[in-house]
Amino acid sequence: MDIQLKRGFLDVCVLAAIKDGESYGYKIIKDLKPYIELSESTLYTILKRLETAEMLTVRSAEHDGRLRKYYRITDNGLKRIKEFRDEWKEMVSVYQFVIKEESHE
Amino acid sequence: MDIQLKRGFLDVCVLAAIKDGESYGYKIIKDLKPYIELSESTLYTILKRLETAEMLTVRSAEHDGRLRKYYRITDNGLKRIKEFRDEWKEMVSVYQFVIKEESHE
DNA sequence: ACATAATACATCGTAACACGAAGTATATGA
DNA sequence: TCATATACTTCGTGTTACGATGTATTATGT
Repeated sequence: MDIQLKRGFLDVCVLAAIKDGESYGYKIIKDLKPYIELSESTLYTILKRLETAEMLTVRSAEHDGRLRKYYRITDNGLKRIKEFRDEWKEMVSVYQFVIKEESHE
Repeated sequence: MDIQLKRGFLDVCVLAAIKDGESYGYKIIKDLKPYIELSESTLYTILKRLETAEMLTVRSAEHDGRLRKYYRITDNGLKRIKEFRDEWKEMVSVYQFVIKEESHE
């Protein structure tokens, strides 16, 4: 997906990836891969941003001798996902404007 | 619409605004207003970018003593709109992932 | 007559953000 | 032993939307 297009979706995708239970960085990237690809540097930037915005919480834990940071969604995060549903309506309206009278060969 | 979300739509909206015939800056802003809002500084940046990418051509003309620059879409521009239709499919897939199992109260 | 708004385009600086590159460190499998 | 996978971190960079500001003319209202 085009980088500019991604910008509006990445945050909410990361939230969606943890909304059914805790997850951690590496796993989030793999879970999102079929839908949207993002690099580690991108993800950790986003996670930090979402933490600052209090849309998720973090806890550190050791797993097989390696550090893992587990992320859990908050009420703010869930609210963000709900807002996205409204934003989607705007996107649909824009999409219809753009493809209006376009040939569908 | 959220600024991050806009980023993926603005270019293609501007192209859509001129795809049925020539238009000029001030008019494009007004025509797009019901769908997506953008400032003059944003628009002129976009127009310059699309011109560089050869997705539109420009001609200057005087109208009521004022300068006007008329923009016309090119084949590249039309191709861009077609590509957007494919990108939309990806967006739909991402959207469905995000709202999956979401309550629809 | 004068002020304000609308039309029309241009430039500059800034802040947000995705990303590649590079780094640190452990575990596993060939 | 050497590569690969796991796992998180930091830095620098390029793209980009936007507010602020500027220039200039025409139209409108009082």
